[in-house]
Amino acid sequence: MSSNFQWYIKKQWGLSEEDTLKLQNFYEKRSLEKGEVLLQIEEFSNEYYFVESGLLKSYSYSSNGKEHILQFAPENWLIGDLGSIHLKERSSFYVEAIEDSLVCIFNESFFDELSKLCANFRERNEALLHKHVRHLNHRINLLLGASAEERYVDFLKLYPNLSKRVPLRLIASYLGITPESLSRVRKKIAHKEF
Amino acid sequence: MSSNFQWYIKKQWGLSEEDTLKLQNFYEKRSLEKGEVLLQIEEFSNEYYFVESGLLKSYSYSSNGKEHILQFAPENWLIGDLGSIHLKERSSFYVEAIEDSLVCIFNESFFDELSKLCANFRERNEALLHKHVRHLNHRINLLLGASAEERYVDFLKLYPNLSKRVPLRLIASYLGITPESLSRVRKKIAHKEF
DNA sequence: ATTGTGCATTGACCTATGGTAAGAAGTGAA
DNA sequence: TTCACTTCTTACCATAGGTCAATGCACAAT
Repeated sequence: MSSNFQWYIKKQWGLSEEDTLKLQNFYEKRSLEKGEVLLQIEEFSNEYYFVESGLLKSYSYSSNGKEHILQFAPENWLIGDLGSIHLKERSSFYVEAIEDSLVCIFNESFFDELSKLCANFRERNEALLHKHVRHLNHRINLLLGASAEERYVDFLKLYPNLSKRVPLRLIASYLGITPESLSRVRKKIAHKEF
Repeated sequence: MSSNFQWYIKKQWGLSEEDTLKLQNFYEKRSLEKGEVLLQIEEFSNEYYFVESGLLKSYSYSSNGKEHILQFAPENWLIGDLGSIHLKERSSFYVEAIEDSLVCIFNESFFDELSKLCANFRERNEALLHKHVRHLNHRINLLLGASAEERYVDFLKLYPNLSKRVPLRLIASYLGITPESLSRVRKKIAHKEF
């Protein structure tokens, strides 16, 4: 039986069926209940997560105690504080399950093994990082200038289907507005779309 | 005569005096006048810049035509679209001189050479990227929840001295507010600080 | 000196979004 | 079923920040 993760490894890193199977010893699966916290902020951790099924979020709190969501991770997404792994620093955010989920957990030894099996691991890995930086820059641009409505539309593009699965207040927290405002935005948009 | 860049290379990459000199053939210096554009958006470029003296900015425009500043780069800072270099894509922002400046320009061949001279080039390079991602996440957090005043105070920490050199409207564009609002924030802060 | 240009400040007003509170609708447990 | 709980919506008012316009200031060009 083949998992999403195995499919992802093959596709993303161009591994053979055989090599993909070799990696099985370097990660473990874990099922999570809704609300379970995988990664605490300020924690020394070297784990990284692939979402087999379910939905996770990464978030932190600002000085006034409000939760800010950095990222959602539905099926087939990766999530975790890679920076803390490589920089040997404390993690800079939480990771928590929004739904009952199944995740694959792995750490540096997985990457080490992968780099042996994948000839151009470094390049691909670096490219992924650069793409992530691009995405963050895009988000910063939106936060600098776009209205709540524009940001919501952008969210819908980035995470299709998620608008139905995720509680409104979490989307609002991702957009940097209140749930009430988001509710108004949705009302306004309802006339345009569909 | 030793340049800031040579000092930076030695310190950042732990090279010997000799190796540092070898790299001289892999970058060139260029002087810029205020307002000169080093990198156009949507351009295929593989250049990266180190600021010897002066001040640069990277920026793009949002849908409503407003300029958004992604980063300032005073002396001894690096700037450029690394992502576009590695991903072979068009650049996602402009780079322009705010003051008359002197920059060191280099490209992949410089990195190639550096990776030969620096044993743990990959690790250090990756660590730099991760630090950058952390910084971007921090900025996103501020934009999600902090007031204009809080963001301005954060700006002052990140870029000490810059508040005197940079036109107010550019700082405002970095913070995502109008020059008028920033002026009011500064007025308010003036009572507290100093 | 005069004019012009760009920038910072200020004030008056406006708008998007926040804050609060209340109710409606859905969900799950006993 | 009822109760408790959460989510979403709506209404009303408050506020941070935006918009526009006027002023003043510094500096460059003539």
